[in-house]
Amino acid sequence: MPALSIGQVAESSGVKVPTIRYYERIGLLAVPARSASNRREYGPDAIQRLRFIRHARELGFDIEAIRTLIEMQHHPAQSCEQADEIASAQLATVEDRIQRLTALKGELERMLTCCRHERVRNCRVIETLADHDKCLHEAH
Amino acid sequence: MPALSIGQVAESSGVKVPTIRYYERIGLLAVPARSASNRREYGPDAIQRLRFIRHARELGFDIEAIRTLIEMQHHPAQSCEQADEIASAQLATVEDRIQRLTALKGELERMLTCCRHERVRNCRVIETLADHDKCLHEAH
DNA sequence: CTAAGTGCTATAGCCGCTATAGGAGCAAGT
DNA sequence: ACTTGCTCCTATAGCGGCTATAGCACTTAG
Repeated sequence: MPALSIGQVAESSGVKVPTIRYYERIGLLAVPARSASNRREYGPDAIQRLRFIRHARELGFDIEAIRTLIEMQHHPAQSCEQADEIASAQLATVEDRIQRLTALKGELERMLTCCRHERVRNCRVIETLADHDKCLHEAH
Repeated sequence: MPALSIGQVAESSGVKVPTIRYYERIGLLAVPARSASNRREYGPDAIQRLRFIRHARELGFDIEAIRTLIEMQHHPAQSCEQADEIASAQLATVEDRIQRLTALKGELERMLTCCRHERVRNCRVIETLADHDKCLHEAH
């Protein structure tokens, strides 16, 4: 079974080459073996690991959370309570962001629909930005 | 009318002191006069300007967009088309983010409800992260 | 044998702040 | 007058999570 180059691993995992090196530097990815000419040589498990990381990143988990999740993967017999906690916290964060963004969306829409598209002088967009009291939602 | 200190301006605008200095450095806020002892002295308009910036930041506009919006405020007779464009672009960005986050929310919820809260070995959270194919939504 | 491609390291930059260090000045209490 | 504590000043570094650049070594295809 031939060793995989960083380029091949990048290709199959969907993680870019410099990002892989970055993950190695911050200790998220195991330091691989090196060839005679000092190139990184990966086994196929590196691809799995990177896919795991990529998927977690796509779901918005930060590096520290991913570090913990990977650590847990190494202890399959342990309770997965902590994984649940991490995922729940992430869910709460996502829900909070959605709520905030939805409020912003409303305000942006109102700004835009109220604007009569004339002059800056009486542009509703500019007015609303200048005067927070013009917002209906006091959320922010 | 006495000049306002950076602390007073920060207080009334809701923008922190170091942030005000930062905005000055990047040319977003006009350079104020200085007292004999080299302290910044603001007029009341600085508070309005900072409130504008703060509100725009809260709505997710980036610094460059705000720079343009402020520039427009200085030309009240111009058409406000550009302000509309900036706000529309921001609305599109926000809508896109909401959509993505909603997809993530769904996946996180599925991860959590499928987990039987036992061992890491068969933890649905970990499994899902490891294998993207377990996602129903292929959005990401 | 050459040229393109891939790999390597080290370092700087991105955004929008925030924190830290090290100093000067001002206001109020003793 | 003195001290204490607050605000102010500058300059610089750090945050997260990469991404870009420079300058070199090596490999592979034609």
